[in-house]
Amino acid sequence: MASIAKSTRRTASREARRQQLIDATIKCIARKGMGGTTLGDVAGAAGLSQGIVNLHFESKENLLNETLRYLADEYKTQFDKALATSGPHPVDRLRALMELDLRPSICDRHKISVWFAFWSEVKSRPMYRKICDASDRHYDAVIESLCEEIIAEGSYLHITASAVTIGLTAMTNGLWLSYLISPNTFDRQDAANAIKEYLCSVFPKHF
Amino acid sequence: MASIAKSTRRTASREARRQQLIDATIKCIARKGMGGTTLGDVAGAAGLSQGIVNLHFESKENLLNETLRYLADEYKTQFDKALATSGPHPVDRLRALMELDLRPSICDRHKISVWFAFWSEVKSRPMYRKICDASDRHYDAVIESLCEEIIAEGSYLHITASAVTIGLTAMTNGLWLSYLISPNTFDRQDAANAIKEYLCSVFPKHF
DNA sequence: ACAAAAAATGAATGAGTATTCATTCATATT
DNA sequence: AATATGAATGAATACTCATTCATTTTTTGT
Repeated sequence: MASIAKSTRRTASREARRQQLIDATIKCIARKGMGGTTLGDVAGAAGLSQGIVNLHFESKENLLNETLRYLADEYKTQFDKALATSGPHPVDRLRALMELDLRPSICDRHKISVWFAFWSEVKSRPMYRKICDASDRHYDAVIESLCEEIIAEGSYLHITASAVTIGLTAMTNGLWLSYLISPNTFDRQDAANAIKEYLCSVFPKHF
Repeated sequence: MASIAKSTRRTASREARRQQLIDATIKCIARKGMGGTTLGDVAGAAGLSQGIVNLHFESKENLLNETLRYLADEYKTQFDKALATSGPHPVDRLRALMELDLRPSICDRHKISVWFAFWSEVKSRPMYRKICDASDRHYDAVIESLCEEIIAEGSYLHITASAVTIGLTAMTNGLWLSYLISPNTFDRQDAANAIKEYLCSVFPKHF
């Protein structure tokens, strides 16, 4: 994208244009909502002409699918990187994943509003679920196995890895929602603290 | 559908129609998404004619606002009732509120998808936030004050009422989301258990 | 029973939108 | 320089949808 902006080229490679249009789509959905976003808006936001989206994506439906796929890939990349750069202990890894979800580059109101726009239509557009499904299962499996290790190491009773996984995942998604709905009262530090107190209470020997 | 009082037929009739159309709107948004819902769909789902929505609501925007207001009122009624019928102790009251959010009549996938449809557009339609704002603040205040009482009674350390409130609220909303996105893997009992283990860990002397 | 008022209808309107495509234009190749 | 390639344009098309309103149906008051 940056390379396009710099260049004086009036034509770009197919992949570069597709990415430029996906970026524009995200911007438009964040600004005007999913229903309010027209292909004209997207083309305009990309600084290109009316018919450009159909040229590169064939249909609006396809553009939206590819946009969600992009968001999902982007998150997956960050998820893998967070794990790769964290310490080796399950506690480090879990902490890194929790930190990830509140990092400004991920927990950004524009992007969150786009995620929720897609999620809100999951019921009427099953393709959206298909696009996220595999990676969502993966995230759950990773978190659950980290919790299992921590539970074993701490010999925790009254706690199950699956319940903590469900709870933690729900909590981070719910914190995103509260940021989306109440940006003025939401505070990143408070959110981090809510997660920390949860982990402290559930795994007192570790957090 | 609803019985109409004879003496005030005109206004009562108007109210009944408006409610019928709001019900139809909820059905349509759940089935086709917010963007895919047309006034023709709504009228059809209500078994009425094309122009009926504009007759009773003047505009689509107005219909959507009123639909959200109805959902918010409905939830508030249930919230107040849950508190009113619960035991007097803060633990009973908190338990009742958590149970409320997973009760099938509230935690219903159709209704949840409508909530998320509105939430996803909060950023582009500030009116949606305005409609929910006051009651949301109220729920938070109630939960926080219950947590404060429990914390005081149990002399809990390392725990703050505000963090638990943020965490609990986020968790219940996040559980709704997981039901919306993954209805097949979501299990109401597992969700209840995630909340229970959270409360057990945070308030071990009480739950 | 009758006239006036209210409610409801559904065809017509017009604004808006996704999609198409003939044409223009930038760049690479010869 | 001449030509070929395919990216990009933007006007035209076909269609959808919110909104309006003349007309019909139902209800109300006398």
